[in-house]
Amino acid sequence: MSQQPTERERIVEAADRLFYGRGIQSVGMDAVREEAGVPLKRLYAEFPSKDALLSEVLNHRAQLWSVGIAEAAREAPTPRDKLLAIYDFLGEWFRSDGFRGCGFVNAFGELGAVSADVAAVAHEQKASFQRYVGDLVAEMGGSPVLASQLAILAEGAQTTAAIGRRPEAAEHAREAAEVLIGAEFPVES
Amino acid sequence: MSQQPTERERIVEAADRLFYGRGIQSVGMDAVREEAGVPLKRLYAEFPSKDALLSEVLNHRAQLWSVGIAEAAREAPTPRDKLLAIYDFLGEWFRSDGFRGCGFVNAFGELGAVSADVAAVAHEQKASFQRYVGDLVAEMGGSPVLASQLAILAEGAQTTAAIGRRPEAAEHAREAAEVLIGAEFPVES
DNA sequence: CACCCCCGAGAACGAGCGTTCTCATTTCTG
DNA sequence: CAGAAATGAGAACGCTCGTTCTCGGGGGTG
Repeated sequence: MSQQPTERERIVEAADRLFYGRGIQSVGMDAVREEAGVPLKRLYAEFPSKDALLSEVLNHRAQLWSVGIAEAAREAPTPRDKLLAIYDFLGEWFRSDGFRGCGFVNAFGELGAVSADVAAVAHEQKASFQRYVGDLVAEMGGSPVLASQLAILAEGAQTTAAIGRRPEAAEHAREAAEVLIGAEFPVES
Repeated sequence: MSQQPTERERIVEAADRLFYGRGIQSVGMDAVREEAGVPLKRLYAEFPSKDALLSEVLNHRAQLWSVGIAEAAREAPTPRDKLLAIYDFLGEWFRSDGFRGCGFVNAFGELGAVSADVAAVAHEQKASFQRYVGDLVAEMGGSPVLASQLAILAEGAQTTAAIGRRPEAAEHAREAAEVLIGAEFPVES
């Protein structure tokens, strides 16, 4: 595989920056062309339509997310630590430039009702995150409801940080997660 | 005040149904005209532009939300019960027809980066909800962090219910809220 | 060197949409 | 009943945008 990104990847990353940063319908194909630095012709040679490009952009973003979460969990020894690492990861993301909430939530809100594709990709990415949390919680011996609650905290932190401009939501969510985990495993000293 | 809605209100409600249900840019003024059953001319007599209409639609939706939350809290005797009533309210909403997540989150994701107005209205409605929760928590003698956590649970439940199609998120959030409140007020029997 | 194929830049096209205009009809008013 | 003002329905306008087309030049091949 190539170390430097192929042109197709460059296009996807450029489109992702724009779609995430400004919304999807607010970004024209011409802006994508400019950001990617390719002629329109090559853009349409790689992707037959804006919808197809968007689809790949969302899949790329889903990839980024799961890699980021896995990366954050790498040094965590126990399932509990891996779970809490999610919120640390969120805290860094919330404070990064251009943070604007969850891209799937945004795409779903904008196009979920009008594009079955977008709705399906968003649904799948949330389901995948819940499986990740669910597996770790199960490994810990926790209940599915606890898993659902930890996922809800992560989701809520994202919208709170984005719209409320409160990145501390990550730390608040983390503390809440610790309390919920602690409540399910009392006196585990 | 009039019991039956004025024409202006009918327009706002029609636009709200469409904007919430399909997204904002996906809905043309002609669709609003049809849904409201008024001539285009009257529509533009009431609102100078689509932006102005959207602004009023969002304010109307903020009104609905705070009334709904207050209504749900009406019969709750204690601040704690009023807080938990939020999640019961969410549970009913999640199971209602056409539920598609928080309209402010959706509007923010679609237009927040491109319209300062939309971003401001969304920010204000989240801030207002957090004040509501914060006041009740303070009344209970709880900490601001607890308030933030309860709000995060409510936010997360909304996106989980919408995109994940899991209305049980309301009950999971409620149980989590009970645990968090219980942790801050131990042995309060 | 001549020919041909390919590619980049941007014009062009067609559709959709926000907004305004036209005009026939209706509804008040004196 | 006559005239004026307002209204409704929809056409029209101008702009944006997704997508395609044109054309001029550059590089590779016989």
